[in-house]
Amino acid sequence: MKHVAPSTVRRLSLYLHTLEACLREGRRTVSSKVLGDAGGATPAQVRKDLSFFGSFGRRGVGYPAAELAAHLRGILGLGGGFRVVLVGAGRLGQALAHFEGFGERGFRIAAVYDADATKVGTRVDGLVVRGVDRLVADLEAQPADIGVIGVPGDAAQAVGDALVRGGVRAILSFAPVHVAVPEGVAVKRVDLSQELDTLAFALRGGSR
Amino acid sequence: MKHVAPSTVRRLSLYLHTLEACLREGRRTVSSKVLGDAGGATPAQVRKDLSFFGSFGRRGVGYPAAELAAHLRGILGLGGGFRVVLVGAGRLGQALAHFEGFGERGFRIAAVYDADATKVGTRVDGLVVRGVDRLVADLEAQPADIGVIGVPGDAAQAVGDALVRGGVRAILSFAPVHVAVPEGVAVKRVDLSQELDTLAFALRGGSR
DNA sequence: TATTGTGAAGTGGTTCACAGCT
DNA sequence: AGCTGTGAACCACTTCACAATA
Repeated sequence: MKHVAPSTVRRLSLYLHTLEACLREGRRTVSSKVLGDAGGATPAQVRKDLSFFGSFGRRGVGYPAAELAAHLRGILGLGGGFRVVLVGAGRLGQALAHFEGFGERGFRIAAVYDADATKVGTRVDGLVVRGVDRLVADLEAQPADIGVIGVPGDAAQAVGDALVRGGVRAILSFAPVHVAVPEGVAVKRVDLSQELDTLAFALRGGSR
Repeated sequence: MKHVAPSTVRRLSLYLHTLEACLREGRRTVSSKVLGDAGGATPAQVRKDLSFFGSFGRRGVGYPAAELAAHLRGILGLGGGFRVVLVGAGRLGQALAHFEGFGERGFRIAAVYDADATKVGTRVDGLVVRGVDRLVADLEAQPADIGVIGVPGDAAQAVGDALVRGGVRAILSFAPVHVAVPEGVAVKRVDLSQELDTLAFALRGGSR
């Protein structure tokens, strides 16, 4: 497979959700225009993105919704039943533990960790919180695919290192710092600080 | 001012945080290399980004940390003392209410709203939760700059409409749907679903 | 020597426009 | 007629390379 642009992958995710919404409404076929409007993409962009992976539509008609959704799930690699470990059982961690998006994708939160001894042993969404010191050993005994970092910035790199040592290949980090990882490990950073800064800039009337 | 690329704005935010970290370490001057390494940008990129707004560095030396930080805060429009209203007092809303990033930028959470009658009247981070039905009237009485949407997807557009009617000019949405707004209103969407999809794709070995 | 500031070149993603099906 | 698939044109962001300066 050739190089897929990160922006294309993000849009595929959007298309998939739009398709699911269309299916719920009983729609059988969807055009590139409908698919694009729901997420701020042009029809041409939709067609280009999809054509990268094959020809899924029928000229003059549109895309078969259920079929395309299945294709997209396959392309994105959903349904892999990935195991997730969540580090950080604070307010953010608790909100994440209850996020339904994991289950919707067949991701399973396998364990929750925290450094705070007063949190260890408590339950978060049915899971007993374990001490971070056990993280690497646990992962070596039973590997996970995805690690979620929900700890303060000053602890984030150490947690990232532990996840990598434990063999995790994808990390979702909410810490407002850069987490360095070796080649082959993917890191997605969700940084509220940065979002607020860009909003402030938008309020100044700087850009779009 | 000319067109500023969105990616540039995001990086300015990174540079600012790196500068603040350097200042805490007692550093007086910072090079484009140091500034870039902390956030995954090249030195050339840092210089290009900054040169867009002026000449802040000294050749052979680097950038004066405190001075550049002040410039960046000005460029981003921080310190404007923006008023923020938070809609959604669930787990996500509570986590957001306690997020220190608002205060660090001089943003002030002015009020918290929820549709759930059992939540109305309870306190979140010292603020009494109010009913969403009051949102527009409250905003008309006392305007806010930023609205945060922390409600389920099916309620997001209605909340967005209310925020816009109330005169809010920037919205940070955590709902997994596209929120349509009129020209002149900025929306930043933080979509966990999308991030998870891109991580799944990364695990397949699809892209970087 | 170290490092900035910046025009110019390069790269990659987006938009266009139209041929090709249904 | 309607809508997809796609090469080509376009545009924007990134990287390069080097003159300028402390």
